[in-house]
Amino acid sequence: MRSQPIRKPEKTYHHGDLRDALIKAALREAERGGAEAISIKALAKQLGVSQPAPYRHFADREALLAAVTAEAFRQLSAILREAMASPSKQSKLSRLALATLDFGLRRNGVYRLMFASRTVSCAAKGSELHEATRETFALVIEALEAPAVGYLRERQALKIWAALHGVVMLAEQGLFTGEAAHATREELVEDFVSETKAALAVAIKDARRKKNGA
Amino acid sequence: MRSQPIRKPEKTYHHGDLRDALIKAALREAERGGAEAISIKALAKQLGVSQPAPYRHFADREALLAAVTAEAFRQLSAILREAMASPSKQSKLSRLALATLDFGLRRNGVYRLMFASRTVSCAAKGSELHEATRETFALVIEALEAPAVGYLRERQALKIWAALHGVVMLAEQGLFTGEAAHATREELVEDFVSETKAALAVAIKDARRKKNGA
DNA sequence: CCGCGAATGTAATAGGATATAACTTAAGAA
DNA sequence: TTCTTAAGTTATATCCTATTACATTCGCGG
Repeated sequence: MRSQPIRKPEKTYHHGDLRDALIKAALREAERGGAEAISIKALAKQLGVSQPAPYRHFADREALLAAVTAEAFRQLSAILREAMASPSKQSKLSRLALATLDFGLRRNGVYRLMFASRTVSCAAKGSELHEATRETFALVIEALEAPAVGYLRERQALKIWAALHGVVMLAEQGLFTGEAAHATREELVEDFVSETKAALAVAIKDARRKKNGA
Repeated sequence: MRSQPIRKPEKTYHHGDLRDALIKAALREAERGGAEAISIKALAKQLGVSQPAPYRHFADREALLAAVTAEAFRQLSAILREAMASPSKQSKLSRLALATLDFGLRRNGVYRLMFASRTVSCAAKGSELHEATRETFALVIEALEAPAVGYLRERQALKIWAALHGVVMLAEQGLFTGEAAHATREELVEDFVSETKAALAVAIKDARRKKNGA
């Protein structure tokens, strides 16, 4: 993957790596404004190519959005992996949760692109985007650090993932800034983390008892 | 509020209640497709008025979206109120939670309009939309059926609200349909409800102890 | 080294959406 | 009745997506 110029060099016909440059530029646009801020025309102008050039690489706007969203998921995965890898007194799950919250608030436009659009739900099973989302979710399961007890891990992972997601979305809106905001976002996230851990511990004990008793 | 014709009667100049008709029609459009499906031009055509007519009632598209979103919140509030009022063996909180889930999945386009757009976060403090969201959230607090213990109720309400929200958003996407979907959406919601109740009970006991001890 | 096909980019254009400006109609109060 | 104003219309500017037909470059087989 040679690093190509983002903007097309003057007086050349070919850009070099327009596809990649489009995705990166679109991600920057999404940073503030979400999916709506991504305009093919504007991107083309920004990159110094003609307006229809992007259509050589993406069938339509939706296809571009899907590629951008997949890239965003890969970036989130990398961030979560790093957060989980770094040595810390906190549990892996806490670190993953806080990193997700941070990502969701700092890069909110991108986050909305990832979770609040229909692009993801429309992704076909084998698609790049679908794989990228599965990989991110796998990290959540890993963060639980639970022994293999069948579907329990996945269920707890779904729960913590949903809860995290809800906190990010609510935080983006005004619901934490009113008089009701005695709880900080981080406190809420920690609440969910500890509850998830507790529930998981109970579930594991339960599963073991069932196994031994039977 | 006299009931006016949705479509303008032929040969008349004035529609009668275009503003209201626009909101209702836009809500129908949002039903499938979310905010993106709302086109001022299409609505005008549908209602039998000229394309710029809506601009007499809404400054721009954003203003229309805000009004539509506020109406959607009022509808959700009405549904939740009804669910909480109906006699049932389940707790108020369970009924509210399941009604929210049902609303989020059945009317997903509208739900995304309400929670996944920036329209809400941009709503000014005294605005119609802001009031509508506050009213809905007040119902969540009410559903906890907890005695007044200061900010604890609001914190627990935020938690259950966020969790619910996360489940709806994830359910909309494919994350429940994979091999990981041993847990149904309803089961997850019930998990959150019972955990919230347990946490709230502990918190209340704690608050009482502190009061009496001091 | 040549030439040819595939990949990539451009120019021109159609079509749809938001939004504004200037003009028209109708309704209701003075 | 008049006249002010809310509500609607026509015409138009601007921006965006997308397609079609044409141009250029890359790279590979001969």
